[in-house]
Amino acid sequence: MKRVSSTEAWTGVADCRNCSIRASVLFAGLKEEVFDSFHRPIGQITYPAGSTIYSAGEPATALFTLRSGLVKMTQYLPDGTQRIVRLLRKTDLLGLEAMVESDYPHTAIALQTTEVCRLPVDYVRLLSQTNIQLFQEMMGRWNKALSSADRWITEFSTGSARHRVVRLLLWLAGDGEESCDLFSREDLGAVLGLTTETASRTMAELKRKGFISEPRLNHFLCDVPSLQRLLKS
Amino acid sequence: MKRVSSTEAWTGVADCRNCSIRASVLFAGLKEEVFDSFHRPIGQITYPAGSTIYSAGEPATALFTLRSGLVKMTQYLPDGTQRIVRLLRKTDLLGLEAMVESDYPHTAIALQTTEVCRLPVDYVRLLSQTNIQLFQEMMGRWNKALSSADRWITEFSTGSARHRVVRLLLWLAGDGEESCDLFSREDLGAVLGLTTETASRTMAELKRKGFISEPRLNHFLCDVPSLQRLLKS
DNA sequence: AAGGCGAAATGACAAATATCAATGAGCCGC
DNA sequence: GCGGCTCATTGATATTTGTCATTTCGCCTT
Repeated sequence: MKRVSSTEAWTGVADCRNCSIRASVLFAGLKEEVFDSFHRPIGQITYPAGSTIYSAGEPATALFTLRSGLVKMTQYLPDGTQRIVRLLRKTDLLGLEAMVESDYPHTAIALQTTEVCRLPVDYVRLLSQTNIQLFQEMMGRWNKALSSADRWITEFSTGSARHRVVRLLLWLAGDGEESCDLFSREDLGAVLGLTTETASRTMAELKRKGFISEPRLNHFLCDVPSLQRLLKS
Repeated sequence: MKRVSSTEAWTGVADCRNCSIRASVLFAGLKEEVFDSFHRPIGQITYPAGSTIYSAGEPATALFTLRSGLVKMTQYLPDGTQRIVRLLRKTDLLGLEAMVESDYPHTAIALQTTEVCRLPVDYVRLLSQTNIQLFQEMMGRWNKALSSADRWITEFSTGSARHRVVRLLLWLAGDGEESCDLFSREDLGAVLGLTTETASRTMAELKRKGFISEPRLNHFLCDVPSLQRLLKS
């Protein structure tokens, strides 16, 4: 058993047969026999908040299915500016680029305690050579990644600071949900293309006006209807 | 011969065998026999500047390979705001989403006279069922689309107005090139998340300071090294 | 050549955001 | 419990960008 870094915890070989998110993962369409026929080199790993799953420029050796938690994908400009280009959650697939490129283009860092299944890229390639449905599933994943990137552009990089923050809160809260866990103001700014101070001010203003409350640290309750109304003004 | 709209011009059935950009298109990896074995329903179409190739929400029936020209992909927010999320050029593939979704998620409009090859999605699906290398090629395309979306976020939606404009100019100019054709200030703003006026002012300022010149309308010459230096300050 | 049209450029001003600096709150180790 | 951290918040101010109105320019029509 090999430990790649001192922060992560290898939790063992994944039991895909009894996977609780089986219906949502990359292999959802495959018959059990198909991927049982190989020795499955799929490991479960738990990353504590703040730990790096992989860094930009590293050899891309694996894809990851997120079982729980929250991951930020950061991209750097030549001049050092950085921007968070995506946030990934439960059932999202991390590191798809490994299928095509030799190095990871982003840095992936866990913002909360995050559990993943690690799928070695060679293994996925092998499976995909004989299983057309896996390709279908994978194209769906590429498409999902692309539309979330587009969403990033239109929702989180367009309009006033307040609109951007509100859109992100609603995205984090998800459908019908009113609560969401948030992260540092610095990351909030990096997601929205704003400075830390502006992000902080805007959050504070929303709190003062009663649109959100913070019953415990970094955990927020959102008045969803009011926030949605804010977007229209 | 069916004409879908009054603006576009059907130029005939494509002669893929002698395609001048054959090495760069989706079918690059396929043997001629393979895709000659079907009747090839690939048409060439020329769109004049300003014409719509497809609109968001329309049934996604085809993919398009760009042979020449420039296409903007626009996305709309519920509140009516619009944002250009990508610009496509020669050899780029348009409407990949048709492989996975039933409707186009974007509106695609030609900014210059644009020649395309139209690939019916059913045909591409059919080919892809038997040709693994087509899948490889297609994953490469998804990946390319995704990294240009990421680039949109980090380069064109981050930093000051001047930095954004300069990054776009350098992107349009391409490697080593010094000249580029540009479009309206309104579209420039929609690409960069700026108002038309700010886009105009910034361009005017760059002209006054000698970083760019406009020998003929909408055609610019860029002082590439100076522009690159601007990005660092 | 004159007039009309639309896009670009510019000006004046308001609003939003960045920047720099200071303060305050929570957390940790001692 | 007491410094000594880090990070959120806030304040004061400078800069940038948006907004609205006006002018200029190029092009097209007549």
